[in-house]
Parts: sequence; structure tokens; C-alpha cells
Amino acid sequence: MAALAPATGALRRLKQRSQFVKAARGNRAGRPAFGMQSVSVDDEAPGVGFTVTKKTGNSPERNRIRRRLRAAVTMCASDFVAGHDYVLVGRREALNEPFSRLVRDVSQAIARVHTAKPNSARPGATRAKGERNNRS
RNA sequence: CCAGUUGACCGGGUGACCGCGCUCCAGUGGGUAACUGCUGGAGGGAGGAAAGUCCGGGCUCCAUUGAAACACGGUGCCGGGUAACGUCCGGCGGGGGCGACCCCAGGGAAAGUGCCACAGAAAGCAAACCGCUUCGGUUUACCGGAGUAAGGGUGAAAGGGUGCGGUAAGAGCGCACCGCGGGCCGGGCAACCGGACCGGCACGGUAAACCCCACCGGGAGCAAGACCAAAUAGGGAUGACGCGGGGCUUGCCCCAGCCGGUUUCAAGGCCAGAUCAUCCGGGUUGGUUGCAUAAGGCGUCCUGGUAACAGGCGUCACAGAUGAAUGGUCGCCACGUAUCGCGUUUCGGCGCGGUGCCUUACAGAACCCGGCUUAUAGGUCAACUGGCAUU
RNA sequence: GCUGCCGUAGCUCAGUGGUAGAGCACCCCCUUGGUAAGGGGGAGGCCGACAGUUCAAUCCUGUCCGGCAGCA
Repeated sequence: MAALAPATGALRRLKQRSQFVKAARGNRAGRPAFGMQSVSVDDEAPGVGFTVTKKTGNSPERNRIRRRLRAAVTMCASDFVAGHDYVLVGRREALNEPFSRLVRDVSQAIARVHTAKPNSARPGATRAKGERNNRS
């Protein structure tokens, strides 16, 4: 595990509701431990946000999921493309997944999100269901 | 040693690498502004329940809120402690346990009202279905009158219980004990306890039914509230108070009116729109403050008290996030659990070693305190109880 | 974070201290050549969970569990 050195790169943290709603319309990629949503924005540095729904578990479990995902993201921060926002929706599997697999999944999901064609992949992108309550 | 009761406490440790947010200090930038970015250093960073939001307070707003009555809500053996409490401590009464100990919304049912389904003769007034006894008629077992409430049956509950006497049969009709009621005496601050005496039984349950009594309580909540910045059309509708009166020294006073759950009184404020309430529409979804020195934590400490607790002394500076920090990964150790082997045994287990799994249970501060309730793997200590063995 | 409301048949809801109901849905029968509608009959519930008060609790009281609204 000592081979896993953190990649340096300036990452913005998404904090506002509108940013999450916008990202929900973008391209998606699913992994067992999380789901990723991405959209292009007018900002140099890539932005990352985390969200875990209340249905996933109680408060300590949700905190652990978010912290493990956050640690995995800092490991491969250089993989994020500038000018894009990413939202990771945490799932229960993130509690028990080995950490090395988590890191690999994050970079794979980034690649997958960018190979899919924007907009054409999700024609119903403006649907209101994206505004469901997904605060952690 | 085994089983148990009560109380108190802990609830992973350590090393390496990498990170997060806060405070202070130093340096350096940005913004119209409220404010804020970056670099370096130092410090500190979840709980016993942080939870549920069930009680009680602090604090803030409703301009302030004192007195009385009513309404509404709560509490409910007695005494104490507390800022306060439905919590806590001590005592009393009742119930459970061999015991240590545990549990109890535990005022009033002779102030009044209501209810007690079905069953049953009868459900609160006292009565009498089957009976029992006796008298009369008829006479095979039937009918009527009188007495009675022991026995049967119904029910959750049937107007004291047991025994002896007594009687036509019976009955507190009489007696003994128990229960119940009454005043008296003694102890106790009190709840209550004890004693002798009298009464001959009269008084069912339900107040987590209405109610009565005593005591307590104004409402809303940090998304309260205050400030800064930005933006918009300081918009519209409905309702309420209402376009007051008088005096004069012409900007003040008096009267009326309005302001609290309701009414009255008292102080105070407002008094004519820049008013208040509700609804609709529009803009913003930024920042600061409130915000952590407080009923604060700790102590083989001292004094008073059985105790809760109070007073004193000493000492410490100890989380402040807001898509929400307090962590992630790896190694070692400890603990737990499953399994295998060996040893031991009072056949319940215990000890040692190896391997796998879990890396812990319940669970994450959101203005802050005091409690309650609920969840919680495993472990430690103290006191006490019952049993067995030994001395 | 704070405040309020609600858990009864598969669904939508009544109900009240004394063995629980309506409408729709479901099953069977009648009607029709057949279906729908209509008529008749039937089944389906430990009234969210656990304690307490009461002779008796869906109802009264307390504590939990689950769900739904509102707030600057």
C-alpha cells in the first residue's frame, strides 16, 4: 500500500445546492461503492462533491462512507479533468470495499464519464427528479 | 469457588505515511462593503448516551408585566435538597424475593354527578329466583300466607371473614379472634406507628370518568433575535383600530380609544398611519453576530448534613462545524469469536499453541445546562446477600 | 435543529371503555350466446409495538417504532 502516493492537484469542494442539481443532469457512471455524475462548468479547477442519502445508513456509517470516498479522491486527484464538476453518490458497499479497489474505481469512473457523449446520453436531462433531497 | 444484588468506571492501545476544520501568532494578497485567500509556527478537536425531544431552566423576541378572579394545562403519601423539575435524597404505607434488595401516577369515592356490558331474581336502593322453616288449604310431589338469607346458581364484583353458641329455620341474634368505623392517650416536624376503650357492621368498584382539594404554570422558540451587503416594483387584496373631543402658555396637558388566554384594577406605552393581522405576488438563497467562562470540570481535600446537597480551599482553560471538520491507509499488540491440536477436570469448563474472521457494541456535537427514557459487544473495581468447601 | 399531525381489511377511510364497520378491490352463485353493469352470498383484521389503569382497552395513560407536513 505504500505505493499509493497522493497525487497533488487543486480540487474545489462543491458546497452549494445548485452545483449538485446541475451535476445531476450530467453524464453518469456506476460503481458498486458509489455513483458518479459529471458536468462541465466555467472553472479552471475541477470540483468534487459528495452526497450520501439518509436511506443508506445511520450517521456514523454515512460519515465513514463520505470520508473513505474523500480519501480515495485525493489519491487520484490528478485524474480529474479541469473545467468539470463531479458528484459522488455514496453507497453502502463503500464501507467494506478494499481501499485499493476504491481508488481504482474512482479513476475508471472518471474515464467512463468522459467517453460517454454529453447530452445525447441523457435526453431527459431537465427532469425535475434530479432535485430530490440527497443531502447527507 | 459458585450463584446473585447494588453502586461506580472504562468502552480499544501504539507506530509510520497522508489529510480535515478551528483558535492564536508572524508574513503577504483580494474585495465597494459585510468580509476573506495563501504561506509558516504553536495549541487543542465527539458521547455515555452526543440519540429520542419526554420534563425543567438559562438566553432572545412578543414594548414592560404586578395583583385578583375565571378558563386551560400539569403535578399529587410525608419531609428535605435544587436555579428549576414529573428528577434526586431520606422516611412512611402497600406488594414481591430465603436474602442482599427490587417495584408502586401512592391525595379525596360519608361534596355531588355518571358508568358497571353479557349473565343473573337483584349491580347500589336494598331486595329474594332456586332453596330452608312454619301455618292453612288440597292432598302423591301442588297452591297461598308468614319468617329467613346459612346453602345453590350468575358474575370481575352479591351488603364483613373464621369458629362456637343459639334457633322452627336462620341471621352480629350473642361471644372470641381478625377486619372495619369512632373519638381518646402516647411517640413522631409530618406521612404514619403503638395502646386501651367504645360501636355490632352502617360505608362495593371506578377519579390514567366528570369532578373536589392543594400546589405550579404568560406565549413562542437560536430557522429565536441583532447587524452588514446585494437585489427588486418598497407592489396588490381583505379585515381591524379609525379620520376623535377639550384646554391653553402652540407643543404640551386632560378625556375617550387601542396594547396580555378572558375580565377587573394598577403602572407604562401608542394615539392616526412610515399602524397592526392574514393572504397573494416579486427579489435574495451571501456574510457577521448570537457562539461557549458556564447553575463549568477535577480533587483519597476541609467543614456541616444519615443523604441528596450546601459552604470553603486548591487547581485546569477544555470541540465550535454549517453539502457540516474531529479522519484515511498499512503494520504490531491486546480483546472477542469460530475451528484444530495438546494438557487438565469436580465433565459445566479451564490453560497453552496454531489458523481464519471482526479490527469492534450502541452510536456523530449543531445555542447551552440539569434530569428522564431508550440503544449498547466486551471488560474492571467496590460493598453486600445466599450456598458449598476449608481453617 | 425546532414544531405539529397520523398509524384500523389489499387500498381509501369511519368508529367508540363491553367480541370492529363502510366504499372500492377479491372469491362463489344468479343474470347473458359471452363480457361489463346489476342482484345475492362469502372470505379477509392479535386496530404500529411494549408496559400500565380497569372486571374489561382499538379507545384512557406512559415509553418506543414507523411515516407525513411546516419553518429563514
